[in-house]
Amino acid sequence: MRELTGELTERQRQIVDHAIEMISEGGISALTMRRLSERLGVTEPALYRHFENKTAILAAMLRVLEAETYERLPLDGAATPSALVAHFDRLFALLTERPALATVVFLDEFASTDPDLQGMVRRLLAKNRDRLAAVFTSIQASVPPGAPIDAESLATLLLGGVRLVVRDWRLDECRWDLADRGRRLVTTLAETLTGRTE
Amino acid sequence: MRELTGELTERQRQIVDHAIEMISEGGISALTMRRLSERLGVTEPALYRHFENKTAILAAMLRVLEAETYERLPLDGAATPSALVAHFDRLFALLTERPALATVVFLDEFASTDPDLQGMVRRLLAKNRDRLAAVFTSIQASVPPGAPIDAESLATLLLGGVRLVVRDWRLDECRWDLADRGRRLVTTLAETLTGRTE
Amino acid sequence: MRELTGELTERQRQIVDHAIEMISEGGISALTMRRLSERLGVTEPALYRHFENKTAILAAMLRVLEAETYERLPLDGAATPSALVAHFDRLFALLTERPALATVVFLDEFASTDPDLQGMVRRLLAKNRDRLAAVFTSIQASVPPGAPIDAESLATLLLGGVRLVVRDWRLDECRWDLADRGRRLVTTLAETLTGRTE
Amino acid sequence: MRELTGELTERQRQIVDHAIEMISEGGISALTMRRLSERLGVTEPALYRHFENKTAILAAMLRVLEAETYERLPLDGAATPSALVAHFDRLFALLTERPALATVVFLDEFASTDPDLQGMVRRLLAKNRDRLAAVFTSIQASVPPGAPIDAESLATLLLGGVRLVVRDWRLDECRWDLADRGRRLVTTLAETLTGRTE
DNA sequence: AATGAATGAGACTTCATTCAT
DNA sequence: CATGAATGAAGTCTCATTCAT
Repeated sequence: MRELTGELTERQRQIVDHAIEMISEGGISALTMRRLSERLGVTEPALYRHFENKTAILAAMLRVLEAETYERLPLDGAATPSALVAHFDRLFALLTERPALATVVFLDEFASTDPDLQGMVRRLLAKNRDRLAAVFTSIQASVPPGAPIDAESLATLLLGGVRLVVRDWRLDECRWDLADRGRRLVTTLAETLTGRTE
Repeated sequence: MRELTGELTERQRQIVDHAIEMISEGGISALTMRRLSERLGVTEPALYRHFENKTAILAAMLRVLEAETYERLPLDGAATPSALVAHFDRLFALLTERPALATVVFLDEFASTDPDLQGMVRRLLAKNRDRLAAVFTSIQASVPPGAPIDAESLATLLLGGVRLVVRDWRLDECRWDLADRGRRLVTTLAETLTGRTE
Repeated sequence: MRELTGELTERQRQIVDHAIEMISEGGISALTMRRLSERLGVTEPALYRHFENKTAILAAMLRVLEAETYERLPLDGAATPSALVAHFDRLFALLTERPALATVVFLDEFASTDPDLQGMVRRLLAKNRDRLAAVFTSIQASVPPGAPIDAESLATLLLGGVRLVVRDWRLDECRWDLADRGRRLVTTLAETLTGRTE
Repeated sequence: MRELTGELTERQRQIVDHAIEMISEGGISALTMRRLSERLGVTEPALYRHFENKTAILAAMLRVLEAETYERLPLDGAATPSALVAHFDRLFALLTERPALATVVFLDEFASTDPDLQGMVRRLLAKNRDRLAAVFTSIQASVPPGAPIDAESLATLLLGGVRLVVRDWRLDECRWDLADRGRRLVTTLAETLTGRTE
């Protein structure tokens, strides 16, 4: 149970991966220790060899999702509208390729169950929004005049919009093109922004 | 059990109200038949005299929430940016006054359990977004020139943003002023829109 | 609740009739006070106006079934093989016409639930078998020589065979001709008997 | 839960044995998961470690009863009246020795609850009757003249008669000699048959 | 590293019945 | 004569977790 150090053993990683998939398929209520163990081809007590309890699995999952998604999708240099669009293009491409990762967009929805996780999730979500807000701030900084627009609100709008689009896409069982619909959303915000600040 | 006609008996209404509150306090998993009955001061079987099963309670709840919220907050005449802002001002005021209604903003989060409810929720959510999209369309129609902006995307951004703000407010136990933060969000979108189309 | 005198009120008779039908459709487990009341278009407590409890309904049912069936099908004069065949022809015709009455053939199967009914059912079944045994005795009496055959066993064989045939017919949802298959059964016994005693 | 392979674990076998006994004592309604678990000295959930659900227990029970009874009582060589009598002698002896097995004679009575079991039971009952009918056919084949008698009807009569006798014996709490009364029944049929075909 | 067996708590639901009105 | 509201007991089943091996 080397999990405490931040690194996961191979087996732990398998467990977390299956957990992500199960949640992505049937929501948080689909993740039970029984079904998880069945999926791994072991019995339930075996899971407790690798994680202290179910909460620990979810916590590890949060870390993995954050790393997977946000390290692969650094937001750092996206200081122009087009860079922003490109960034979300990469996100939608990633989700299309591996839909289970969409869970990362809805982390908050399953935090309510376990109070221990609530803090983790909230911090994570706040971090994401702040990062995005910082991008909006720097976008505006590079554009000369005009009254400054609330960067936090912009970030909230974009993040919220993305969530809704991804949710619909999943409710429709990923049958339509997320990349297309997603890009329309992001450019819509980017354009209104550009129009305003131009 | 006159619930079928669309009208609820007094007792049914009590049950639904308590259910809304319980969900708003602890999420969908906090709503169990046992706890609900305890809250009402009766035993579990008593609930089954008023509703066929738990799903029927949730279904009635959906209808009540929709009626309560959207009949009190008609979106019809909001064909100008300022009318739109005023509309959401009323929403935030309503939620501040009766936080349990915030559940209405997150209906989708608890639909996953029961397939029968999924359809209901999805139709409801789609309806809301379409209504809002129609408003954006007519706002733009009344403003002469400029390339048309995707009304659906605007609706998604706004709805998504509102969800995120309300969620944060609830996670922070309603300690800050929702009306203020919410208005900032809505005006941010309205302004960028105005700037663009001006 | 005049039921004690042996006579049923009109309402009591309605209740009993519906009970018979429900049992005939779904077995004893299909007869619940709730469903029975729904079928009658009243609420459950209303049933308790007419019968003391569920057992009383079943007891009344036993009496009705016995009267209905065995008064309509007197076994008295069936002292010849052909009269016996004719008697069972009438039984099969009756069941074909009103399948719900088939319950009478399986009275014992639901007696196990309520100890109060066990005695009733057993006496009733014994009576039927004894009547039939008497018939066999008189048939043999009218036929001159040969070692006497155990009339009780003959009655048991015939009654048991009839039960099995009727049961199969009902399991097959009354899709085939009970009268035909039933007559084959009865004549088979009658013939072997005739052959023996001839 | 190796039950799928047809073999039962030791614990599964214990569960099934207790289930048989409980049904034999109080009918199908006496078999509840709670009482079954109490009988085994464990809690209810423990049962679900060994069988998927209650139906699975009943299904296993059917298989065990069939194997127990019919493998110990092969009907194959009973092609003469006396062999037939001997066969049923062995059945009655078996039931006397282990009355709980009498349940096997009434399998159909508890199948009504679960549709999944209905098929199993019907097939099983049909098989038994067909086997017995085949015996009657071969008995008659070995006896020269006379119009052929309907073997299926004979099988039905015998099976039905046996059921009735065993039922009475159990209702009388096994107080009288089943072997004696049973043999009288079987020989009665065998004799009439012999008489006829002689 | 994993299993077999079990558990306490609790989920939803149904049953026959009662009581005040 | 009937209803509306409720109840205690019981039903099947699932959950996360533990313990000895």
